[in-house]
Amino acid sequence: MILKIDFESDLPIYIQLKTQIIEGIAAGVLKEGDPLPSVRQMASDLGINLHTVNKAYTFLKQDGFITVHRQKGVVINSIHGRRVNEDYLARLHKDLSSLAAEAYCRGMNEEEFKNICTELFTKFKSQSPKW
Amino acid sequence: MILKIDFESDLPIYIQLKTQIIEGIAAGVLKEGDPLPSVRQMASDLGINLHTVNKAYTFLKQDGFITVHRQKGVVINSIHGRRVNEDYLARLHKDLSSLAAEAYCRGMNEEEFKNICTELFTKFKSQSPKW
Amino acid sequence: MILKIDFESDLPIYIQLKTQIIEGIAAGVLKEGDPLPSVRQMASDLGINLHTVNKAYTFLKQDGFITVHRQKGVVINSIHGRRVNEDYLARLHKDLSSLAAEAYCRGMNEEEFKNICTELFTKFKSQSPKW
Amino acid sequence: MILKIDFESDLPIYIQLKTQIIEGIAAGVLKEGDPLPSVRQMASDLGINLHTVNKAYTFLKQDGFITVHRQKGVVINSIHGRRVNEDYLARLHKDLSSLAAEAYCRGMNEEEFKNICTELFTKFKSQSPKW
DNA sequence: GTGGTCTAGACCACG
DNA sequence: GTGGTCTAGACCACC
Repeated sequence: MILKIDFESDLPIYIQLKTQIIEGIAAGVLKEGDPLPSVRQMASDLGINLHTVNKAYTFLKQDGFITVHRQKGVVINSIHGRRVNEDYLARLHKDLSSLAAEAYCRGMNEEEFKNICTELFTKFKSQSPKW
Repeated sequence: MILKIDFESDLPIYIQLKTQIIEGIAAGVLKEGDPLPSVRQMASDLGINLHTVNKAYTFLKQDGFITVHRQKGVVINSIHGRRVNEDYLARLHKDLSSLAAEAYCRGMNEEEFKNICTELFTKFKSQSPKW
Repeated sequence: MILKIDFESDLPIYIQLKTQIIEGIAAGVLKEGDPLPSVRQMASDLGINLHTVNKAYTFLKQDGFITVHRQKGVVINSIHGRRVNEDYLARLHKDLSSLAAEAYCRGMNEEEFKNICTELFTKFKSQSPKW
Repeated sequence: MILKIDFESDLPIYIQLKTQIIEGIAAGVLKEGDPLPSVRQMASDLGINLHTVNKAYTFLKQDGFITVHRQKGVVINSIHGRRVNEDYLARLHKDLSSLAAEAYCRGMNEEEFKNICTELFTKFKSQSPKW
């Protein structure tokens, strides 16, 4: 999987990493059991510091997306490690609410907004169809 | 309109302000032409720094949500000031994509996700129905 | 509150910090709303790096013992932020089980073990009696 | 006795080994004089490194739980090899104190805590009742 | 060679 | 001045 860091972005690098890996999992590019490069490897690949990669991995581990296996290294978790819980739902609602508010304020149609949402979601679904 | 600052949130205060004002507009609590308190007033009301309020207003002005009149003070713009443009669409897609990816990874159903999205959007629509 | 780092210990410094702060809360030395020194301050007080302090604070924040208030700085949480949940209970059982096993293996009496446990617990209770 | 390694645990494998063997002794599954597999054997059984098993055995030997005979191999010691001494008591107090502190901070009742402690201890007692 | 820990020093966003 | 982020370089425990 190819990761791309935008050094100009206002988002911290470790957040970009985390997001892209989650999108990779959603898109089926990364599947259960797939290995991720070691922190050192990925850091040198991307030209960033190993601590930055480590931070991204730590968050992913915490949220159940990956686990650090003492022999296999860093591997993608099965979906069972990362269920929808209350905290997540609250966060999702808050984030979506502000996006919806701005879209509505800018005059976006209900249909348009719904279409964008479902389009993005189904894109992932069609790419990794088997869960 | 009542604004509530969460001083323990990880979001900067000025972002919270900006978001809540946009949500206020979307919910119809703030309508075209409505005045907003002056920077000083709002800062003292909320017990925060002048600069912080100023920063929020600056962003809102940039995005066309408000106008700062020397005499009338700060007022809400009409919708025409803030159309959907390319930059905004790109940003929206990126933000929604990462939210959709995480939702999908956590096993959320397509229906569920769509429902949350439309529910949040229609909530605004029903509250400020006339555009 | 006085913190003491054992640089010879096999426990990481940030764990020692975290543990001592929790014990401070349990002992009533640190109460709800009490401020903790800034990372820089505590780091220089203890002669350690600010990142190490930061790590301890991050864990404490995660577990609901403290929150970072944008104006008041770092403050001790009310008890409501840190309830007993399933994950914690599982961890507690595992830790206690191995301690109990070793105590039993070394020939410790059931009474002795129980007494040590309750004695330590009631020590905290008597020191911060009001919850 | 069946040992189970969790390769994704944050505890080192040799600690897991050591702990499980002690718990095995406490539970009466391993009794005085019982043999333990050789380093090589156990390593290949569990699919782990020789050094790792060796390290676990070394610690167990140090603490008097096992003896390594050149001919009889590794055997479980009698209880007399591993008495409660001052060092151990100090360690136990420290470990239990931090567990008790966190339990108390999370609002756990004195009764609850005592019950968990005694329950875990008596579990071992009932399984290997005769010392 | 791996991740975990610690240090040192730097810049920036925030308030 | 605060915490957040990033870098660089180092040592150690683990396997």
